[in-house]
Amino acid sequence: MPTDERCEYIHVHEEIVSRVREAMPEDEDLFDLAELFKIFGDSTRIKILYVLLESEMCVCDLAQLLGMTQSAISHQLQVLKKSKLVKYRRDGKTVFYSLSDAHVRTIIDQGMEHIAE
Amino acid sequence: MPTDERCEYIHVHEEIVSRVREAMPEDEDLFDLAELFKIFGDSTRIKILYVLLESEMCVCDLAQLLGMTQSAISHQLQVLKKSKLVKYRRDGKTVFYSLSDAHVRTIIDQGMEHIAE
DNA sequence: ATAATATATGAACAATAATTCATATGAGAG
DNA sequence: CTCTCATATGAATTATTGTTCATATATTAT
Repeated sequence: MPTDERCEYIHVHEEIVSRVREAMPEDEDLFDLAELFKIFGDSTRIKILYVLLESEMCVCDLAQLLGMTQSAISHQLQVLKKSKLVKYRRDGKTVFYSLSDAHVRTIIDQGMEHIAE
Repeated sequence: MPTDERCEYIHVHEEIVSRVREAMPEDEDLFDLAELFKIFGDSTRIKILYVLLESEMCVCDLAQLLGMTQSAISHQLQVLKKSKLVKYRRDGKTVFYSLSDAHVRTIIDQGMEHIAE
């Protein structure tokens, strides 16, 4: 994807460029970070997380509450599970999901503050 | 997309369900929130934001720094501009972009904390 | 065992979105 | 005005992703 095109002048000081380069995390970390935010970037998952902020809940109730199919919810729960944002416990045939990370609330709150402006 | 399937029993207490419903923001706000996080959910945009955390920068230097085409960067800057995350100033032929929102750093930091675990 | 219920999952399809390419706009120099 | 450089943008292409559908797994009850 990269090209070797470049503008005639470097518009910023070299020192700034090198400072920026130093402050940049590893490419892999930036990729992981984007992957994490991607999780929050879907209405269905945001709704699930919002519900779980209040209470653990089983798949079926989540589906009813959000007006979506069990399958759709389950798929999204697997996504959330993979990214370690939710955990689950089994009780008989029922599986209860809950938040596994304290950052979820902070991240969502910050986002809400932004859109409230 | 919704279906009317339902599990036989409501597994959570009615009071919890109603509490969750009350705590849920408007659908429109949840949509906007997801849209905001979607912005952060792309490596290219995350990189741009990371750079701009350190210093304002012109489009061309951004493209060089990230090893991408001017066009790709410009397109993404428009996305960031639309969501009010960056602002710009013109200096002759050059356009400098910078962060327009204090929440960017907090949101990114929280995300980093999560993946650091 | 079989039946019923709750959840998970693979594959296909539909919808989105990121990048490229070609070109347009805007600004300064001559 | 013309030329050049920096940036923006529309359209096409590719890649990614959410949902659906059909079906599999897991648990409990009979």
